[in-house]
Amino acid sequence: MSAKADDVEPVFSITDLAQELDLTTRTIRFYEDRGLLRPARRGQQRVYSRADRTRLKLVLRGKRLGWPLDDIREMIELYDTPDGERKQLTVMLNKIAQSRATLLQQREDIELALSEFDDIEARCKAQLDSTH
Amino acid sequence: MSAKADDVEPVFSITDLAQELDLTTRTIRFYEDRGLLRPARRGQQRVYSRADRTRLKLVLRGKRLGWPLDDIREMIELYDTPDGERKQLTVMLNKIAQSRATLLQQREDIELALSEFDDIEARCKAQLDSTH
DNA sequence: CCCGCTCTTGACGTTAACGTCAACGTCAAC
DNA sequence: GTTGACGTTGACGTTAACGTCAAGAGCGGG
Repeated sequence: MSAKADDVEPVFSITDLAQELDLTTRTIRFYEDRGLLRPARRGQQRVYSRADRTRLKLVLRGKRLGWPLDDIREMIELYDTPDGERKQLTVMLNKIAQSRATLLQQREDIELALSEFDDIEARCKAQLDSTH
Repeated sequence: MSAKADDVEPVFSITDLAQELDLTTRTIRFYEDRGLLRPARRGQQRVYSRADRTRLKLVLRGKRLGWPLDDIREMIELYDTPDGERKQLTVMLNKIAQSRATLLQQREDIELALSEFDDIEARCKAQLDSTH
């Protein structure tokens, strides 16, 4: 009779996530310690929802971009602030602008590096050809 | 009579660069220690050429992208390997491919984050409007 | 000559982001 | 009941990327 008979939300253990995302459990607990995750508990064991898993993926993306954990936390918090905290909205818009500026700078850096690599590679290949 | 009477290459002191690029001299020396720079010496003092300055800027770009110093060094070395080290050329092409892959991943991460921020911001502004 | 300034090296401290290790809880299986 | 497998907390170790501090070299001015 349960209205949600079949669509039970999948849950993950800490080792599930560690294996899937190629992390150690120690690292995942550390992220929790730093406020990046707040999994539920069954007894004293951690239980991760699909949303928790998404958050963790966001953390990894932040890491790939070289962001410090504190910044990543701020960035992630943008995704799930309870709609309606009227006064917080402009604060949030500011943070978004901040993050966006950083991202734009990074993208610019990347574009530059990529085009430079194209040049270098071209010269490299020319050298290879010329020396036959 | 000097053929290069007027086009003397400008040189910089370590504090010049520190001020211009907003670093401490300690940091610049540290980068040298890690093999990222090799300035000339006048006596025992460091003298930076325009090329050294460019290298240092490349280091900063690497830092903005969150790369570790060792990776940055490898990346920079791509810019000034003595043309012709025949056997090294393919090694170099490999490293370029490596770096490029990382950059492309980072760019993808950035594009995703940016578009997500657009969404969040839109919802934010909608909220602001609705609450009048 | 001495002063003050800039620069140098070297030793040690610090912070972030984990890894490692020890000691213990829990629960299903035998 | 005990034996693993899995999970927990807490203490301590480690590495990268610097900062801080001490002691001294070199040099132009008065």
